[in-house]
Amino acid sequence: MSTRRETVRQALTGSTGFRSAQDLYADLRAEGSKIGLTTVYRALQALSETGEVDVLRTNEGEAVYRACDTEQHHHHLVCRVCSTAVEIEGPAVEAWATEVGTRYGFTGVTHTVEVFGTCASCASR
Amino acid sequence: MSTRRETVRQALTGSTGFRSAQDLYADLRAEGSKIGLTTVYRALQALSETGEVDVLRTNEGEAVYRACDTEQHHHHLVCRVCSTAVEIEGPAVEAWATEVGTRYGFTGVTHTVEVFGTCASCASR
DNA sequence: GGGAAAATGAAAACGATTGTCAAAACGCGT
DNA sequence: ACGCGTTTTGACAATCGTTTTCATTTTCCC
Repeated sequence: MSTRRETVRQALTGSTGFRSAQDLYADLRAEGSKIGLTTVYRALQALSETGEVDVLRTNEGEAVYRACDTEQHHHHLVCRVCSTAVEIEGPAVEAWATEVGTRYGFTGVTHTVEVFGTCASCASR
Repeated sequence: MSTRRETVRQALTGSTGFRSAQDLYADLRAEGSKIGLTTVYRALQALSETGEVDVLRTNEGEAVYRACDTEQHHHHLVCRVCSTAVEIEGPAVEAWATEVGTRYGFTGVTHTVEVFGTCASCASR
């Protein structure tokens, strides 16, 4: 829709890992854009609602976003140094989650999985 | 050590699911305690550092705590209505996480897994 | 071009959490 | 019980990410 939302999407797509709203705002301002922080937040919220970007929370409670290759259900392997993320799948995990949920009588079972580590290039430094 | 910390621990242990710092503060004040909010935060921070309680973030970014039966690595099956939590294990998930991590050259691989659903008693209402 | 509707951004509001600092509680040797 | 140094506590202010407000600007459609 809007130009601004597209700007934010591209800023995200051009980045390697998860970025916070504040990060993206700083990036865009640094490259000369006159975008406002509010608009960045709104764009990210809209993009996450349509499933175009993934959201997760850091341990500090900050929301971080990433434009994903696929809109299908998947998880991330994230480098805890440079925050580069690899999209991964885990059929075994999917099955396990629903199985353990129903075993305890839970319905509408969903799950979140995040895998963290230090990527090869960061480890070699 | 301190009496206050013990008070907070017991408040947590006496609860069924995950509670936020603010929840616990409200609970304690409601039952007549003169504890301060700052102290509740400090107690929870100390308890989480020793591994006596588990911490996770809600999608809204609020930190929630739970006194767990075991201090070993485990995950939770949480009711999204009443937030009651069941401690679960998933050897398959543990193996999968480290396997996928090392496959991509990541070291020091850790992971977070949370399973959500609606528990039987909440679903029947 | 004109006007309603949507988008924008600066600033204020908000809510969770943390920092500050003086008062209160505690430990402990006497 | 009595100081006295140390730790803990809690009211309050400060911080930080995020959301809301609202007036202005832009977009869209006729």
